[in-house]
Amino acid sequence: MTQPPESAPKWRRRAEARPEEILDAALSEFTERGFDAARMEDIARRAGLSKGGVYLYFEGKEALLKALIEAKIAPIAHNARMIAQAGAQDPLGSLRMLARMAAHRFADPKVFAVPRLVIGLSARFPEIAAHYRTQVVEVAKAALETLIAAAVERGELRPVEPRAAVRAFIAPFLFEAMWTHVLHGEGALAAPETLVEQHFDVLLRGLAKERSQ
Amino acid sequence: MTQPPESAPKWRRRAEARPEEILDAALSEFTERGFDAARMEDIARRAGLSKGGVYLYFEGKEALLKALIEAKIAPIAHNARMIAQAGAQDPLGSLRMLARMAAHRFADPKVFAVPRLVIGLSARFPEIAAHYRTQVVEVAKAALETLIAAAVERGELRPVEPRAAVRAFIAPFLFEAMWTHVLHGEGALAAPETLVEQHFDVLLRGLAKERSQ
DNA sequence: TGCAACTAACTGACTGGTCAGTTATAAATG
DNA sequence: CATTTATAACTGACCAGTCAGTTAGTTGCA
Repeated sequence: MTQPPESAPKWRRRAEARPEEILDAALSEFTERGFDAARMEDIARRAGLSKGGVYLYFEGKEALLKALIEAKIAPIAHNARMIAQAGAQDPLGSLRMLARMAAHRFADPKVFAVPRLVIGLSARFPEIAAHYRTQVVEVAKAALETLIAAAVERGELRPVEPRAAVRAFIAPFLFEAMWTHVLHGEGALAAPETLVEQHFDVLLRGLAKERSQ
Repeated sequence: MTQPPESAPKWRRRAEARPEEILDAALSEFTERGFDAARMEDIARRAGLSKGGVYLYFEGKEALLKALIEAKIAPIAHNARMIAQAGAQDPLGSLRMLARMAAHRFADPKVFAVPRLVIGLSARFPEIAAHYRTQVVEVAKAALETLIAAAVERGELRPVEPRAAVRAFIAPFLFEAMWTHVLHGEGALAAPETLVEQHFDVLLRGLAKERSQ
């Protein structure tokens, strides 16, 4: 009977903004529900369009996840690479900066959700795992290996196997993230910065040249 | 036309053996497919009975996972606690032994599959995550903290925050397992034992009293 | 500048299939 | 023959992906 007073359009064409919005919505739903339990309908509604609309921009659910890695996480790794390149003159300082960044990023549930999804899905979708590895992990790993090699070169660290050193460097951040986001462990003993400093303290002593500090 | 020559029974009562067999089958299916994609029908057939039969022993899919933690993983953590209790006289030696055990266990895909499932499902089933935490993580954590505290007490380590030390201790094993099982990283640089020794080398220097070793 | 013709963006009902869990029934067991 | 253990057929709900049709916005033309 009563018509809409002002001709309020049912929807608007927003072709440029859509992909980003859909990815944001997908990340939220995946974070809250996990990949399988997330419904395309909910992702669509959250992004402000209908289910069919999502398929105009993405092939399907799996493609959504792949795009998510590309758009939300890969840039972080690339950023780390930039810092490593710029910091060749002060490798230990750069490592400390990267450590702070890593702690900060991993603390964000939306960021940590992605590796978490990959961990759960790698058996079923090896392609996703491979994508994550090449686009994110290998990039970050290379950046760290560069810095560690530079530190060894300059005599600031004893000659360690870079791979082992990289593992020792990042593992605690992964672990802390698991503890917080997965197990909801009782409040981290210390603020994130303190964690970084504690970790660095142990690590540098372990890797330092004899009696260096 | 032809009847079974020997009256071969269609099935046998095997009430005692069933639960274990079902859990084995469930673990295999969960490992290969993940929790959601694993089908109850497949788990049942793999265990050698029909789908309905599984429901005589377990409430449902989620209960299967919970029982899996109890039966397959919790004993490992309890074993670690025993070792820690027995090794109070030689804390660093016990830690080294536990490190070897941890590396060995995490290398087994069937074992690592469980934390992996928990990681993926903790958002949807907080109860499962809590269960894993109390039955597995807290137990192992307490064991390690005991040993580290003992080592500090005896002056074999400098006075470190036990929590930070525990994190530094286990994190690399978790990381290595991710690298291997999730990302299929190119062959670990070294054999597992070498990994343990490398890790220990860095860690002990980092935690040692000044100029101890 | 007003309107017709057109296109890209979008909707929502529908389909085909899947699968967790239930139940009626039957076989083994003691 | 009563009870336990098991099966197989069934149900009901759910959901990814499709598609015929609709609408917002655009362009060409008078």
